[in-house]
Amino acid sequence: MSKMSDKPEISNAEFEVLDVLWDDHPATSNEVIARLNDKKDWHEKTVKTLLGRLVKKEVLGFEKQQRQYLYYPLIAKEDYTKKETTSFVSRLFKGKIAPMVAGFANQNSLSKQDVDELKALIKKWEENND
Amino acid sequence: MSKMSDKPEISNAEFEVLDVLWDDHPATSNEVIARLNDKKDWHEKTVKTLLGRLVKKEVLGFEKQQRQYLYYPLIAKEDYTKKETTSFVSRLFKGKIAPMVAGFANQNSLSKQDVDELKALIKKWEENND
DNA sequence: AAACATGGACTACAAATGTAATCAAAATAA
DNA sequence: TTATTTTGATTACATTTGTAGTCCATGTTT
Repeated sequence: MSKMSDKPEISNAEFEVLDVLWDDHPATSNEVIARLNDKKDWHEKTVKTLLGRLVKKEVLGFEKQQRQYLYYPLIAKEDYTKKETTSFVSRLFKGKIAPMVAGFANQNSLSKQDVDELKALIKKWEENND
Repeated sequence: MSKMSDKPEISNAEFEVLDVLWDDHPATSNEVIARLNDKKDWHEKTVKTLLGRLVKKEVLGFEKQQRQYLYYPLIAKEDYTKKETTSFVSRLFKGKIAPMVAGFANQNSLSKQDVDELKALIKKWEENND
């Protein structure tokens, strides 16, 4: 019985790197470093370490292009965020989504667009569950 | 300029301990240990270490009762969850709540109650923003 | 009172994480 | 072609985290 895909733990710093690759990939380490420069103040070496760790964790793959590597994500952002969301909501809100939205709305302010989007979601749900 | 309350980083294990204290407090270490036994399989010493770390991080306070300590949270669960939610949504969903709810609804299934609660939230929002 | 149990304080120690520096091989420049 | 630069691989090192064990003082049992 093979040990099926035990969720790869992605650290905060690693996530930042992965995230820029989700935005656009594949990319060389230098491209990643350049894009991260905007938000993070990390040394080039640091980013490379992170890339290496993500590869070891099988979160990123790469293919050689001459001497450089072209990195790309091995997991979809959609999948990752859905799983993280589920575990987040279950840990902090006993799995109930409404209280989380309530807390969010209380801390931040919802825009009309946010509300419209939520209404659209609900409408869709109701159509499927008549 | 005093360095105002830099968010105390609460680790996963620490969170479990804090969470049982949110449920009911104050409580002695033994009460905490007993309540954790249900969910976690932690050695008594482990829980005590975690309690100590939370005290050092100023997440928990305590008052002596004879030889034991009575621990209690120094931060409200509400506040903690609101901040965590905001940072979670901002990291994974560019600060937009609807996509997060959409992802959640896609991964899990919403109950009628969930939907009703969401509708109630929206109604309230619309009343305040007419 | 002597012995034992108990509770918090302090110590331990490996793995993960943040943050780089060094090394070696390959590409490039002089 | 020799020196220099660049790139990934390997190594480094302090801090945090998970997970306890040991010490010491006080409370409890004979």
